[in-house]
Amino acid sequence: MAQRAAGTLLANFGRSLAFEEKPNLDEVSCVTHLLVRKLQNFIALSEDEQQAILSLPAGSKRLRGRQMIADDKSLKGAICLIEEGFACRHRTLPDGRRQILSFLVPGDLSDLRVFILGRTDSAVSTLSDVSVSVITPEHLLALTERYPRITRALWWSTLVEESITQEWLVNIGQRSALERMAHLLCELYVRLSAVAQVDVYTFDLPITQSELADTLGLSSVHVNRTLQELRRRELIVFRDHVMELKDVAELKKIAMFSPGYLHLRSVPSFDPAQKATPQTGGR
Amino acid sequence: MAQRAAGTLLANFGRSLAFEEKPNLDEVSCVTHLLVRKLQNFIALSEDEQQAILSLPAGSKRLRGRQMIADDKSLKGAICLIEEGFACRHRTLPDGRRQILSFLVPGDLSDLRVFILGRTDSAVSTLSDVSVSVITPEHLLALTERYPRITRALWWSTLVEESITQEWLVNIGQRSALERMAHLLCELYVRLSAVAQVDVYTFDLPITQSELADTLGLSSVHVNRTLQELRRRELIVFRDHVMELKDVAELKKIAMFSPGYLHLRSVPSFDPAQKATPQTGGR
DNA sequence: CGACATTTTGATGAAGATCAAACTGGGTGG
DNA sequence: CCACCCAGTTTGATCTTCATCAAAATGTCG
Repeated sequence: MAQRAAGTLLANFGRSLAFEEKPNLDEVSCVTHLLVRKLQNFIALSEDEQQAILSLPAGSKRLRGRQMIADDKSLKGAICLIEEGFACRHRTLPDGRRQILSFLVPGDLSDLRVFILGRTDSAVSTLSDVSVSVITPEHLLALTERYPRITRALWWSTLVEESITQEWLVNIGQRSALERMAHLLCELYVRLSAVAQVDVYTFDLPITQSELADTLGLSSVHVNRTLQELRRRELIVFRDHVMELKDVAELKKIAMFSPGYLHLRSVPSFDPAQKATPQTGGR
Repeated sequence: MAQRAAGTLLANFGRSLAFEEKPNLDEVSCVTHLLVRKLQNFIALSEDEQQAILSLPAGSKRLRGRQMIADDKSLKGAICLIEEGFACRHRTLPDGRRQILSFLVPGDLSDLRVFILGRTDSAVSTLSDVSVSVITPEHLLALTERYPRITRALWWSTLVEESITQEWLVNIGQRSALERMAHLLCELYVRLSAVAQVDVYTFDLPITQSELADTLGLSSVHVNRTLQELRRRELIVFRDHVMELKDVAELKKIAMFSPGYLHLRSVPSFDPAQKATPQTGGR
């Protein structure tokens, strides 16, 4: 099968490439190297393909917190690559109940769906202040038409998103409030580690308890009590929108968390003794 | 944008094509015309492209109910197109709790995900007796490499699946038991109508109440009581695995159902007065 | 300081889970 | 044909988790 072969290829030379180009691109205009890094989780991109992504014309833009991304006219139909901060996808019922469907963290794309589906079926909003790289659909279209392997890699990334959505369905459908919260924290720990946003089990979590409630299908009051229970058990410290996991192994156990569904090539440590993440860079 | 242009094209000639080829293919070996019909929801496929799909070598196969599809060695790595019957995708927690993530009904593909992701992150099982067309990954790969527009259409179909998963997340996260059940029934009504599996608001629903429970994140006892409540209100008749919707408009209202997330080109009637579905064919 | 959002606490109620047992009906084998 | 079994459905009783309502506490920002 095709993707098996690709996996073998990657083991040989993909990883080193990804590391080489990072330093000299970290400071340039756009952050599409985040996208390259992410897609390399799936398939080893050739120099050529990497260069094509890296040289996408992508203007940077800053957005304030609590703002619908689609509302911004300069972003009409554009695809945003999150550079910094948190955003989310969500749907709202006519009577106002709201469900957050996914979090978008640095490196995530905020809306291949419009690109392919032709219309949107869920809103995207910022949670914190966010900076994004803006990619026009035209450029993306050109890219996918020229490079089928990139198309496949982007397709892959949407399927990973679906896998995460499915795990959220398991989470809300089957787990108790405490388990749900623990599971979400484990997921964020792993995903943010993969993009170097975690420092010693600590990461920014710039969202309110009532947004957590809309994420987990709970009331905000119950979210509050669940967080207190986690604090009481000395599993987390959460203050000023900074989350520290004090016992990530226990959280994992409570949540019955297993990171396969995230489809990441490497997963950070869940060993509570070892007080450093294997990823490079801090927050 | 690309998909807008495609939409316009389709309005002109896509529909008629889809109807013409059905009769003469209904009885031949494979049912890939179901796949053509489905993909035409997104993009008008050329004669050439349609023919390429229709002539996929796809052996038919029958499976009994309650059986993991992946377990069948003859299906190792294969992609199954459901021809008849119900299947589902599901995940199970270590302690046995199970969540059904999606239903696969005639016309659905049972696992583009393995094809792209390279491994599976959820199991696929039959619910009823099922017959499938078996497509090998090699043939599918060849098809996508040759026809980029088909690749795009398949990508589209996986995004529609994700849209449905997201709506289920809203369903379980925000709606009450009665609303959840009503919503699921509305969804099945629309999806099954699109593949001519509904006759006057009546369709087969070959699953047990405890499977409904695993779908909706409820206990089976509560599913039973919820169904009784729907019967008491004279909204449904459900016996011997046949579901009849007696007042589809009221169900829609209770569920706050709006079918946009299904991304179907045409949606059956929700008018309770009109006692015939606009779709051709019966069950 | 006062307005406002967010977090926290307490009290009460309801939705739904759990447990247990009875009922139904189809299938099997004697 | 009947007895039995088994899976699924139904019913009742009880218990838990979580929602809801309301108000106080905390913190932030202009």
